[in-house]
Amino acid sequence: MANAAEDTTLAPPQNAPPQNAPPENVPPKRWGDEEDDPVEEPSASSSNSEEKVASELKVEALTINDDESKINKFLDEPQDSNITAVTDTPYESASSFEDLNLSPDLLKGLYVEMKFQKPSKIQGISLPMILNPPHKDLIAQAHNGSGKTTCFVLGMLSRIDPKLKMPQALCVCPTRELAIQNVEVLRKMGKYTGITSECAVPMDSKHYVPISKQPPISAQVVVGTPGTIKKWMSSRKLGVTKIKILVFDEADHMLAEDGFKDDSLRIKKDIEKHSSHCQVLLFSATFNENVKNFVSRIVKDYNQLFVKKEELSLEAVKQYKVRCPDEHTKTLVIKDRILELGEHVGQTIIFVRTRNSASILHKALVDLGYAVTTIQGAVSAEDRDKIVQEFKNNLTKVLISTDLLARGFDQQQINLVINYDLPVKYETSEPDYEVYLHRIGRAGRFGRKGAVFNLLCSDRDEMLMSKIEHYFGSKVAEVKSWDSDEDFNNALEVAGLL
DNA sequence: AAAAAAC
Repeated sequence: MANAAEDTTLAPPQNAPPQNAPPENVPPKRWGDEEDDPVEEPSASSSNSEEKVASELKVEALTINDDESKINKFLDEPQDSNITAVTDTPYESASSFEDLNLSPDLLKGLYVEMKFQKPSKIQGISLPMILNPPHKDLIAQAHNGSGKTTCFVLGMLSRIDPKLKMPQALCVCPTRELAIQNVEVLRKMGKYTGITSECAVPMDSKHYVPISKQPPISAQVVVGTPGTIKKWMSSRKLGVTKIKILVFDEADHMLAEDGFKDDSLRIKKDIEKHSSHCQVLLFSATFNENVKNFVSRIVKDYNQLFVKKEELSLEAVKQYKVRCPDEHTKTLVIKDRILELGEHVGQTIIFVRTRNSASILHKALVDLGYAVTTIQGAVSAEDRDKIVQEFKNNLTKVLISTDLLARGFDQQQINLVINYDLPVKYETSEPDYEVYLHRIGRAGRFGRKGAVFNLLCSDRDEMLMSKIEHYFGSKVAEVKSWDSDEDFNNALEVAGLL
């Protein structure tokens, strides 16, 4: 498998300045970001067109020479990101995927299917830690949209024994949508490896088959949500004896007291009871002090990558606050200012705090003649899948969501995020800083430009906003008048979207 | 209150 001992240095925080000015709007894909295909034919089911692109690109992609990738080494980092490594094992940061001793089939998937050229910063640092013996556990924090998914997907794919037709890797995610998205990335990246995968989320009613009537899972990788994974494990359909890598995506939430802590620990303990050595990977953009403290106690001998909270905000995403006289005005601002101007910009996601306000806002915008779709946890599985697919295919432009989609949702065409409500922690008056950061991270994937509009209409909102600014040390500019097209136009121009 | 939930 991977290199045993590497006689090299610990990966230092790299502060290499970009050698070129950042490109205007959409940076060319030079390093391993996730799916980057602009949707050309919204109606086409993507598989056919992808086949074509893949074969066209095959020759070029596979002949990228080493020298060229070294020349490009410092280009196009989405920001001068400071990731600090804590480890007592020497690792060398990978500057090309060739450095990682991946199988040819996996490299082909990276270049041909994913169209990656070189690892992003988090990938370069974390992958040697994940892939090389002694396969230590890892707590990895990195910016939103910096390519964390690729880290753990590649980790799972490269540690599978292809001859063993049993579950060997398990990835636990907080939502159905994230599990589906992750398994799609895994299948695309692993297309040439023959590795099999299963998505463990509740079946929609159309495909429902009782678990007792289903055969045991033979897929080598399982990606899913806690409830279904637990169900499969307890009904003995998901064997865990051969699992050697366990991933928690959005790990801070998966292990938070008010998140999925109990489910996650249960899954982890069951695996560790029955499997000899299982590597645990915890990935998220956020780990607050509380949860960092807790997670560092549940992993064993581990490596750690982290980012200071003051350096976590995405520089390419401009944040604004808009003072509105009342709740009703918020709807008008969304309709008359943001959506009118944003129409030519890309896709928009509007976050609301409750399912109920999602429905109310949905109805208000539809009544005003806007085509919007809404997703929240009370929507049926089928409809959720359909709504997400339509949005990912760019058939819908404006999506209203609860915090269901706050984390991980990867859609590169989103460049406007609207906080209809600011996120607040349950049973306290404190802002939910982590959710705020994840929400705004839905824009600005891989260094792309974006704008966030926070709609405020009370002293409480003002207080929440200023606490958020203070916490992240990031300035939130003011849009002077909610009533002024010029002000909004200007805001989008400053954000680089017009 | 949001998230998962074949209970």
